[in-house]
Amino acid sequence: MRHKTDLGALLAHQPLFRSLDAAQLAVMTAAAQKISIEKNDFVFHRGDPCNGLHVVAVGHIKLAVPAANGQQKVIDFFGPGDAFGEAFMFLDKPYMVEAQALDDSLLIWIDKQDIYNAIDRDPSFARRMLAGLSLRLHTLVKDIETVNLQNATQRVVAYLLSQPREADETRFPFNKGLIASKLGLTPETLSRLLHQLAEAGLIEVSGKRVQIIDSAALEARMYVA
Amino acid sequence: MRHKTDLGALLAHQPLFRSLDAAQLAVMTAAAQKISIEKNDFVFHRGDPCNGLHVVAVGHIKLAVPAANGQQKVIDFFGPGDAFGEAFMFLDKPYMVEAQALDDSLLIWIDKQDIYNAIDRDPSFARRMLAGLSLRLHTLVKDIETVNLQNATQRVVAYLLSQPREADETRFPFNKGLIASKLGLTPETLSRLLHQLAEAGLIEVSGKRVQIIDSAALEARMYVA
DNA sequence: TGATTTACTTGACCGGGGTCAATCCCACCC
DNA sequence: GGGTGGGATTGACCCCGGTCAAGTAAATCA
Repeated sequence: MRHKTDLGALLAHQPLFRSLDAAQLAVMTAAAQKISIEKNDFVFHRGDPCNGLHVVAVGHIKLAVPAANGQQKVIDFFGPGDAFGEAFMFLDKPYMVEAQALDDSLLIWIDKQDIYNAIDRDPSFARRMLAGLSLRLHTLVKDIETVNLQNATQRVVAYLLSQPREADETRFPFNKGLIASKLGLTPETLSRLLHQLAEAGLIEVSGKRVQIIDSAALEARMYVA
Repeated sequence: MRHKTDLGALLAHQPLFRSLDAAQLAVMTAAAQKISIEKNDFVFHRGDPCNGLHVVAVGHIKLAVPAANGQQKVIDFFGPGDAFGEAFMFLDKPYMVEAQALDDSLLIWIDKQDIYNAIDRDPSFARRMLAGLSLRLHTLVKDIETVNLQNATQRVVAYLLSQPREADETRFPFNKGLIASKLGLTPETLSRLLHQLAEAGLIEVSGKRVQIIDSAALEARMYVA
């Protein structure tokens, strides 16, 4: 389904496209497509060819590497304003990850050629893409560091402290199984560690809600072997 | 030390700069610096500010995340023609990794501003940078997949089979400890697994030299739990 | 609302790979 | 040639976190 009318407005609100002038935005709008996708549906699968990139307008998308027995390793989550799949586009390689909607979502899809045109016309658009890829790279390096150099407790604590919180309260944005996979853990282990932190009086968990009781002691747990 | 004369020739041979025209190349050459660095010396440390990028002309560089007790996690190795550190440059963040020479090496350093100028003038240069970052990202995702979804044996076998070989012979390009770290293993475990593969008659190891005896059986090991 | 699936938790068990320490091997050097 | 020091190997041991299975809570749907 395509609604050219509000597509332009949608695009203009995405960080990636904020630098484009009116003419460029019009071109991009003409080329872009709205994709609405239902919760749990796939945007693409591993092995699919990649002819463009996606931007999340509404909802949340999970990027993951599928494994043998229905397993998976979550690479990252994407929300409104985030672009994903660019790296595969620039490499002209098929996707090696799969993208699945975690909520009913609205995506914007843009053809590779249109991206290249925007790069050619607007260097600041190129810079924005470079910054976006660099940020993604930075995140992955941090993830690799985390998985290799920190034990399970440290990873869980680091995750809790990295989440946005108000009045010392945080929420798991998605199912705990997904968070566990992102942290390189099994759901069982995550559950046990949360329980253990709760018993130590550092947090209180109920459902997706987490109360941070003693953030100083929590941080201390990140630095003990 | 700076030798403007051959710097231009050096630059012109790097994949990154092949698209530049003579004028741009001249500008870049004027701005670039040769850095010679001895084996085991550091190009930069974690936390250093990043004002440009490095290209390897001669030698080999190791990127790694330093850890507490002198430990480290090797992120990747870079050889002639490879650029490294770009991501931190585009993010305006200090390095979160350290770079160390594995051989006596010759690097080319280019200031951030000059890179931005080249991007502004030459969209195909921008594309090249984007492709470079995308490739790096792709590599990291594969590494994350490997560490999370494959056991130690599978990782070692995958590494052996991924290395260039002639007449079924491969070599470890660096100390085994570094390879082990890259694979997310301890040197002890790598040693044991190599021994084990050798006992099974799949390979023969002597020093850095590895003879692949039965590549079919090796590949089979990648797919068993 | 109750029924059925899906998510989460808890327990018992186990094994892959890490740790620590001793030894070996070889490259390098006088 | 023998010494020396760092990398590599090997052995003994153990623990973290995974696996399997059962039970419980929570979400979804008719």
